[in-house]
Amino acid sequence: MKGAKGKGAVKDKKEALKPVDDRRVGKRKADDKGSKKPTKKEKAAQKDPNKPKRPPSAFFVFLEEFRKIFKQENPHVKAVSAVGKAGGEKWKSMSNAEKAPYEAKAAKRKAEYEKLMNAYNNKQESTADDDEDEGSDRSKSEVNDEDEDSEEDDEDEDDD
DNA sequence: TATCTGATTGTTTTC
DNA sequence: GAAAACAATCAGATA
Repeated sequence: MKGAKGKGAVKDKKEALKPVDDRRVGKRKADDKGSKKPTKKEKAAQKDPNKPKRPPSAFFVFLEEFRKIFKQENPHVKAVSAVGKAGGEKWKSMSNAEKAPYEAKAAKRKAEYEKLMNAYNNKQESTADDDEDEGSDRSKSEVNDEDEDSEEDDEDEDDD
């Protein structure tokens, strides 16, 4: 009954633009064997392992905490799909003020990501220009910059 | 044994 | 500008 709920029913923007089922099904499922699209593995091989991962959105930041709570309340539920679904519903029920701290965290992660991407791009140019640059300590130092941003950031909760 | 799937939303990237 | 890809998570399914 996967098609019965969720996927198509929930989206606000994108699902209106395109079939959500196609997004998922057409994306990963089709890619695996029979399709011409590269598999995850192939993609992983193609992409640079040094490339910084995309920052989590506010929803994903929220989901990290929500998973812990969900596990405590539902220790027998192991399916990630259940967590995702429950998290999505809760996210939609939350007010902007409740989402604010997660969005703030996401913004920080995004800022870090941009710095990492800058360092990464610089290294790429360097490598392309001079492929035998094994030093590349520079990027490391930039990466270390993220250290200055403490993970325990004060979440200023704006109560409305 | 190793890899993929599912389910969610938001952001980034690509075309 | 629109569509696709990808970010985390992990038990279960499949080859």
